[in-house]
Amino acid sequence: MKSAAQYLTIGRVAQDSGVGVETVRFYEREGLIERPERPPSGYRHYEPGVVRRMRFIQHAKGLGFSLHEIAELLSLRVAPDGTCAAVQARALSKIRDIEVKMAALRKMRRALLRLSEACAGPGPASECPILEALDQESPRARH
Amino acid sequence: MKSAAQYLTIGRVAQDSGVGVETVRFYEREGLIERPERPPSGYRHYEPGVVRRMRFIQHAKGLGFSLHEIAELLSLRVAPDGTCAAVQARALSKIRDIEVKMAALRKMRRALLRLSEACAGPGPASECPILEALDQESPRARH
DNA sequence: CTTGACTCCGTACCCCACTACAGGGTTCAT
DNA sequence: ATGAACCCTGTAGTGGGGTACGGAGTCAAG
Repeated sequence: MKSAAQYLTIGRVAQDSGVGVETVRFYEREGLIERPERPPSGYRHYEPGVVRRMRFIQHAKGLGFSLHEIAELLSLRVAPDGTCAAVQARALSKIRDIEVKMAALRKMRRALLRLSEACAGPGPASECPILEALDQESPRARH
Repeated sequence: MKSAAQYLTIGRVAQDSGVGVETVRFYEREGLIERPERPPSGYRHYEPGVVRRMRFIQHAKGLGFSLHEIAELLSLRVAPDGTCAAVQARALSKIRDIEVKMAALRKMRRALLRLSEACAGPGPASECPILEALDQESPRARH
């Protein structure tokens, strides 16, 4: 079935998304992508949009979101009616998470910059400045 | 042994770092913290600095670094002798990693902001702006 | 010197996110 | 109509990062 077709096979989806076939099935089981049409042959017939979704998942994973969180992110879109405020609240909460992460990463980056400068300088003694980054009262923060 | 002492027991370290005792031992096995002094009793005697290190590890984990990457971060310090250029190179490489992470987070944040604005609007949540963000050629990024 | 909290080590188990079979069925170019 | 290349289901195994025993030794307050 190499010939032109409206649908994509699972192999094609996997290839275009840069993952393995098994991963596509896995994401289906986990509810991250919809279960596609299934003709009598049993083969999955995907529409092209799923590749986008797959790529989004890969990308979000790279940002440290768990599959569970990604599912949440993806479900934000499906606000049928009414729950708009709730959807917005979840989005804002994710935004807060992201901002906290970015702030911490900035600190770590600064620490590394200082370290590399110390290196360039006459730097005698060893103290490790990266511990100081991110140093604050116990990160009792949940999760 | 509630009385004042120079050293910390593993239980104390765990408590002060917000993790379980087993986790402290686990990090020791993994080389993330030094193996502490061991008097004949076999009990681990920690100096207070380890708590800081433990907290750093927790924090870095929250930023999406793997334990292996964290070990690398922790090993970066101005070397007493020589190897300065190597340390600096590694620091700069970590800085690059961090900047990539931050850029991705910025994108995600923008997408979420757009979503939340769309949500705030009068209409239905309409099309999904989240999928549009981060939509680009396959994130073949290593790691 | 007992008692309860703490520690030791080793092994086993857990969740997550895949990844790899095994043993079949389907498609399609030749 | 055959064979390579694909797909199916189901189960099992992997690696990362812990978490939970079990059975025994240690510490210090009463």
